[in-house]
Amino acid sequence: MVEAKLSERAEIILRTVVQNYIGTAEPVGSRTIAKMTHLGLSPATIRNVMSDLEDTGYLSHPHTSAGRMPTDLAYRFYVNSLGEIPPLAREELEKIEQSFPSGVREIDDLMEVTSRLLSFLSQQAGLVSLPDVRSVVLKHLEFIRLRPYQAMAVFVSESGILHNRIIELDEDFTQEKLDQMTGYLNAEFGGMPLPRIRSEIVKHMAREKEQYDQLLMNAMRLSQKALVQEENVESGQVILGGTTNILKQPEFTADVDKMRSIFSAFEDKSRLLKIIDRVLHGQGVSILIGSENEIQEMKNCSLVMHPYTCGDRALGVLGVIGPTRMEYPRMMALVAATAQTLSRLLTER
Amino acid sequence: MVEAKLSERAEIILRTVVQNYIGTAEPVGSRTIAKMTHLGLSPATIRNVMSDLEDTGYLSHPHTSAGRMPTDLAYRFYVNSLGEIPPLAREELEKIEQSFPSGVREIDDLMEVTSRLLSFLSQQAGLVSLPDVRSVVLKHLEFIRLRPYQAMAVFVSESGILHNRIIELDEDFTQEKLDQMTGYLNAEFGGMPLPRIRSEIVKHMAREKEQYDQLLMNAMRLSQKALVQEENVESGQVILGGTTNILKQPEFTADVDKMRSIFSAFEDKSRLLKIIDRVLHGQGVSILIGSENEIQEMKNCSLVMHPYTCGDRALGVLGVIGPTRMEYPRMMALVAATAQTLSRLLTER
DNA sequence: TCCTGGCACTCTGTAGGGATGAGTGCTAAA
DNA sequence: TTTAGCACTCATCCCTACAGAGTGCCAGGA
Repeated sequence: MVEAKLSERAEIILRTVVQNYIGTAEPVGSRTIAKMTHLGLSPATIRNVMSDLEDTGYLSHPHTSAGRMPTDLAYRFYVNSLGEIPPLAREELEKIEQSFPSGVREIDDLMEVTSRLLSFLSQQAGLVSLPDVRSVVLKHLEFIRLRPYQAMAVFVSESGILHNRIIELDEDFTQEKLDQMTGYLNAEFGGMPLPRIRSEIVKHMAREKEQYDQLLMNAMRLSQKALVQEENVESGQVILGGTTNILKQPEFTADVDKMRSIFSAFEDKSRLLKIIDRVLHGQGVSILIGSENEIQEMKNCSLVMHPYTCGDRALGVLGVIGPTRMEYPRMMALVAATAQTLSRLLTER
Repeated sequence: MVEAKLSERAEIILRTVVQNYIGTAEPVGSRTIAKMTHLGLSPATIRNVMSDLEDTGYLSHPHTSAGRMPTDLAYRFYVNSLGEIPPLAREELEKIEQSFPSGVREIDDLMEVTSRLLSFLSQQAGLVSLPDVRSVVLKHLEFIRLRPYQAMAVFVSESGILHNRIIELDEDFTQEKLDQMTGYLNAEFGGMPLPRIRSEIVKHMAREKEQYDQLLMNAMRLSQKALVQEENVESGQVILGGTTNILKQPEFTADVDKMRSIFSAFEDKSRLLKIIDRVLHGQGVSILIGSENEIQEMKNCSLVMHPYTCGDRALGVLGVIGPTRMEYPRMMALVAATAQTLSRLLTER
């Protein structure tokens, strides 16, 4: 696997092999390449070049007399050598715009819509990670008494996302009492990011303990329940949509075992989350091709991902998962456009 | 296909074939049956009986020299002839008890948990239909102002289920104003089922129009937005969990086409809902075997379903979907136990 | 009349062999 | 350096042969 600079001719041929394989899912022969490239070369010459490409690790050979197929390295070369990505068709852009509901929405719904949108347009599996609660900035908090010793905490984040959580009360507060507390809490914590609030609460509680202001103490306890995240609960939050699209891919219908292993990888969200986390603070589209992701069961898959933001804060990641043999330019455009639209939506409001 | 009363011997043999096939997924031969039943009959005799059973439509023959496999009719006979269903193992019952969160919960979460529970314990696809909003009885309603011209309506139903919906306001009400309205609305409509509220609203609005009480008029408009269902939105509400369990069934891994057709059936929730609707007001476990359900793509599947209730009101249906070759007694016990636990939970609070 | 042993028959699944076709690898000549 | 040509390699398809599983049927026995 000698790492060598490819000649221009080799690059053209490699690109052609990749494009062809992406289209057909069949190994590509030298004759096909000779016909498709306009280099005016005979199949025999192409064969020599392809043989070199195989030596350098860009192509592989299922068996002697089959055509060549791209390796992960070849896809990587192909993706890196892509120049301008052609934009999506107008209808698709419109579809993206229209899919998002306007106004404040619950985060689950929004992410659900996004993953459905991605899987629909890509015809592959769509992937969305929920915003890390640590990155949420509190805008407004409210408690509603549901029944004795139980209330719902509703809070809206700066990005206009609605979160709600049901909390058990130590004491049976009236709605009035709850309103008093929210008044105080909003004044105190509005505009702060959640992790900061967390530490502020600790500080306040220590102080209040001395002064012993019962109301404030209670307010602190409540807000802790409402806003402070138990690490394990919302940390595994990835939404996958359209996983059945995987069933349509010829490479997987032919090989049920591959398919099953992919689905089993889908079931372990925490591993997916690890991959996503690394993309979160990246710029633009991130692509993981084949075994570039460390999930063994997904070594036949590529991920195309893009962070989405509120202002400058990266909230989460969205993307698609499909076979390594996917239409990268299209997927990149799609994922980027969706991330942009979602980010704009979250930023504007 | 002569419909005839089966002899006791034929029944025993038929049951044995069904049980065997459920266990192995392989056609069952006469020798196997001879060994398994303690009738003291030779394979040849068994063969004669099996041949009769084939004539009467209970067994089928993939080809001359294969064993017999049960038809849908045979499964139906088997299910009907089941006597006492053995209860679930203690750990499984405990698992069911523990899976449900206590206290008020959002309906989506509750149903999600239920479908996951069902699919986990059955190792098949779990199915839960959301309560028809028409059957919900209002206990408490609240509005929270989120930002200008936008509020969240939160209402708790008698079964302790939390619903919330974001509504756009025609006028920019203050929170105070909203509270006034909720006070009135709760007094007026608390304890009524939603369809009744719907018609009451219409009545009130007509009356208010004459008296022209602005506050009440506004309250009516708001509650209409909050409580009255747009037919199409929440009507397709079925949650499927663990559909990938289908991948594990040998009959489907062997036949990718069957598998794909089942998954495509899963994608069209409205057809599932039709089936479910018919079960909603039934008593106890309902079973649809193979083509007893009208979804062509699911003719290799059986559904075991059970309505769940709040008091006497049937709210929705839960169940499992698996291959016709499923362990009916176990699934029946599982589905019944889950429905009971959920119903109790919804009734008690 | 019912049961059973025996045997022929049928069908599947697997293995082997030959033909076909796609595609490569190599070589010698341009 | 390129290319034409040819030998070679596999995969695939089709056919045949064969073993194994299981039935269908018949004739004899209880």
